[in-house]
Amino acid sequence: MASLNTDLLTPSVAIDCVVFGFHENELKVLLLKLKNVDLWALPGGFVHKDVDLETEALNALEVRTGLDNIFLKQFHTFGSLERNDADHNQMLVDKQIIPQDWFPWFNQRFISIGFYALVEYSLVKEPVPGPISDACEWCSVNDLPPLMLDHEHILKTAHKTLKKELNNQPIGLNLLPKRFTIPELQSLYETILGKKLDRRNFRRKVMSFDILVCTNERRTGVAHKAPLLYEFDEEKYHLAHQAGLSSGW
Amino acid sequence: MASLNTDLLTPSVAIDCVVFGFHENELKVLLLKLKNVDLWALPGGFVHKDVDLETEALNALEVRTGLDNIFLKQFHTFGSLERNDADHNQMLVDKQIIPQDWFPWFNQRFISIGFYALVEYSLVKEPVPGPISDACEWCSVNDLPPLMLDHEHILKTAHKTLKKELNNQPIGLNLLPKRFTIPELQSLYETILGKKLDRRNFRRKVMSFDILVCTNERRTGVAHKAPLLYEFDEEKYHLAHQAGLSSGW
DNA sequence: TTTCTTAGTGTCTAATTAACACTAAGATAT
DNA sequence: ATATCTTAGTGTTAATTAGACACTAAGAAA
Repeated sequence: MASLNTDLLTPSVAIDCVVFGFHENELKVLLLKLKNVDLWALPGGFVHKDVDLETEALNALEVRTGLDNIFLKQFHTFGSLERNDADHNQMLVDKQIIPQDWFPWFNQRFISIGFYALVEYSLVKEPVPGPISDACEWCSVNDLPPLMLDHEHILKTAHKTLKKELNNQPIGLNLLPKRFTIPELQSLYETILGKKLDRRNFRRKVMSFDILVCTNERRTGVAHKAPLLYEFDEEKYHLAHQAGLSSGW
Repeated sequence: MASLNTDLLTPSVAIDCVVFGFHENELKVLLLKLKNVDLWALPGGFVHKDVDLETEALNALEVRTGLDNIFLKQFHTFGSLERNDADHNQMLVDKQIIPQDWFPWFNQRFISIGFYALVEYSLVKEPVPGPISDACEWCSVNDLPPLMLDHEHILKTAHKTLKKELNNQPIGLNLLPKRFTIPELQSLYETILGKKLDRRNFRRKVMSFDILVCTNERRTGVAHKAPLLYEFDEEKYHLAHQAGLSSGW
């Protein structure tokens, strides 16, 4: 069991990360299963006194995914009193998820800064569980296990934010492999939005953003007509990100 | 000097509020002038252990403005390490802005949750300064006095958020008096955006939102042709708020 | 009564979005 | 090898929305 040197931590402040990935036409999130119970949690943790919030979130995710340079964005801070639940914390002790002497720290009133992250699913070989969890898995956003405290609310809020962002800026650079086909990109958009889009209009619109470059190579070995592979023009992608899109889907 | 019972407060957590008002075609923010120095601060404060974040922000604003029911929205949490500035805190003691024994509390690492508020300027009769300030005034966003720490950054971020929100939902209900004219509403939009809009197109667009009702009365006593007074249809206004507008200005 | 200034209105054009059907190419089954 | 199945790829038209633009109406002040 890892030690918990609370002197080094910022009291009352936690972070929670909603890590999105895209696989087999499903939007996935990375969740940790708590030891000894069927209860899951978002990755996250506490904030060291000498570490920036974003850095702390990046560190937490690097431990779980092995990735650095993860795309990360703060989306909301959760500060309701109901987040603090002594019964829940007692359960953590009873089920030996945390040692008894962590209880006072856990039982503080916490506010949690929510980040969402976008990662390329295939790069996360084997997500690693933490000190209080015995599994770390990708779960479909549409089929979630029971989540502790308000983590489902945090997750849903992140998803809602992601949907909204889709209207303001291009998304996909961090969720798709380097090369991808237009139908794959469309599928990502449809998955995030939860609705179907017209193939022709979708293609026309994303091409009009002028952020894709065609490799002139095709995805082979898959069924049916081989689709062309595209890459993002990263410079233009980032410009479009900053400038915003004002595009409705 | 008010006392500071730190046992009742959540360590490390503060809130800052950017209170917007609209007056004489200028976007104003409510600022507090620190005692004995020419340095200004956003209203805000610490978070009691048994109070929700939003409630705490509302309470802080009620003290300054005398208003309850203020429109309030969280927009970002500021957690950079550079926010913690021992020299600044020492200055607060040296200039007798805070008593010596508050120093340890102030000198913690703080993260601050930023809220922006929209209030009707004329309802705030006489903004009241707090324990560490000797003045509370409306300042034009375009002509700011020196602000402490990162408060200018917080203020600018709030303003940027407000601009963006203008594209997603109607704004004005909380910033204008109950009755107002279309040119006044347009002036508000122009002020927030910092640019001129076409009168005819503006009118057409806001009318198309179907959130205004015409009172068939006119503003009298002012120079030139008397404009018609409108009110918001609050129900429709709130519906449009939730549904979003997807309207560019 | 003249002048000045702002309120209020409509039309045309350009740009964007939404709806829609066929051909091409590769994989598989017969 | 041929037929079949499935997905990739492409253009046009209609409807809607956004942008540009000029005149008349009404009140205040000179």
